[in-house]
Amino acid sequence: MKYSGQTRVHVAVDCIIFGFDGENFKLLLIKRGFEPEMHRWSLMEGFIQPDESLGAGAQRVLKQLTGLEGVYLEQIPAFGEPNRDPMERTISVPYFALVDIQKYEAQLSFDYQAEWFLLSETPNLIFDHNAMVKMAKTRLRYKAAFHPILFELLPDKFTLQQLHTLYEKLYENTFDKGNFTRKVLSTGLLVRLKEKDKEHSRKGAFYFKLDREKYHNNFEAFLNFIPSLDKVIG
Amino acid sequence: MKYSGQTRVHVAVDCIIFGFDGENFKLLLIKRGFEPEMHRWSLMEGFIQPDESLGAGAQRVLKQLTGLEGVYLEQIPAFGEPNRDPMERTISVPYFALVDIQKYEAQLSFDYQAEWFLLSETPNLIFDHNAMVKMAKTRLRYKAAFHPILFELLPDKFTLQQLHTLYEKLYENTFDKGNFTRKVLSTGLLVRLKEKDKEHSRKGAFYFKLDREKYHNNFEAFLNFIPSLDKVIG
DNA sequence: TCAAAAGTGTTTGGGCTACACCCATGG
DNA sequence: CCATGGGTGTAGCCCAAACACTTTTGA
Repeated sequence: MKYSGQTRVHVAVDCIIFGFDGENFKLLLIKRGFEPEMHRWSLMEGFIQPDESLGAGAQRVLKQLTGLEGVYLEQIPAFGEPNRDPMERTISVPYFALVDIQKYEAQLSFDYQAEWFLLSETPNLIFDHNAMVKMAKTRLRYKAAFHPILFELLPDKFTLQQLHTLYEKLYENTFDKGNFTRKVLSTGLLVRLKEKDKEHSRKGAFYFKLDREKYHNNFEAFLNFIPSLDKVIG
Repeated sequence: MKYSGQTRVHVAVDCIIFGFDGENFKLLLIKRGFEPEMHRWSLMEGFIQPDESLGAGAQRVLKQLTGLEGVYLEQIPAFGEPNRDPMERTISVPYFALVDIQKYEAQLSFDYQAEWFLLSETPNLIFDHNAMVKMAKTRLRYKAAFHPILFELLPDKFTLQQLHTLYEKLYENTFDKGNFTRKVLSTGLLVRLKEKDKEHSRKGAFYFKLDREKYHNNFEAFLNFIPSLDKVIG
């Protein structure tokens, strides 16, 4: 027996892929390779396969484009307006991804004509992808205000200065350097390395890496790197 | 032209319907009326119709059961394991609903053999509905810690005592009465009525109602009725 | 007049902000 | 020896938690 008479629809996953180049937030987009809207800028997406969960689909699609596995992915609310895809009804479950932009560049796939755009200079996208990007950004801001997920955007070793810039860019705000440093270090999530970055200053700034164990244990914990939340989010 | 060769699947919306009877959290469940798993306890659900958005589907399904419109609904992450529904592949987009239990009782529909269960005594549900309930509860706790959504569960006029109990039950914790009152009133979201509830005390407690305008303007604002968040959520 | 709940006041301490200051080093 | 960014110290303020206290009224 089946659910006879009930309509079936396509289900897709879309990836909103964020990166940080040390200076600015970026978004990885592709040139759509099939109709409708062929050759226009689009999020990387794919249809859910018969024996695949949503999360697995998102991982697959992301890997297809970037070659990366084990990337941070988080589902955001589904988009299901009846005519969002003019070809055929398709419900999309979007995921935002946080990738270390350097790792990606190492294994770039040319198949999709992918390009990193400054988040602030995102081109006009197909369907409702603009709205998806906007929602993903809102969610990222929200989540990152409470949880330490932004480390996913940085290389394995990084300076406090990089982390500081990352937060300032995301929230389009300035945060006191001293207070920021103290808050971050007080979490105990970071381990100071012996090596210093000497490129950006005479004195040199220590590199840090994540204490992976503490990081995973505190993933759901509430941190507070951001002052005056209500002014900064929304 | 169509997306030929791509599989189509059923998409359903599920409603996790929360209520509060003044003393405890409750969950509205139905006896499933069709195969598979007929006659077992289930969330209220329905398949998405051809010209219906996800949100509209959730509203429709909720109205079908309760007769209520304009209820607070919030989408939570979709469930898409390939075999979550043994009959045919179905991806479910769950919504949690906050209803004033009194309004509902006025227009109960007997068609679904619906019953309110204590949240703490939820029976075993079909498919992955147990997981949905769990996720909805987690989300509700999270959201309510920052945003003033719990008023949706109360009648139009209510006492601070009721509100206080509501928060204590949701977080399975006690909160200092004085501090709680001060925090709530300091938001300016409540208007004190002249009438008092004389049933629960000799002195009588003032009824309050929402200042609807301020409420809607502050819906996304960050409040903080809950002390020591990290101990209480998670 | 007493019990019981409503509602108000007051002290205290921790933590956050703002800002000043020292440190290290290459030129 | 100075400019530059890295990093630390600290005073003050605000706010929340804890808890004591007053108010009201039915029995």
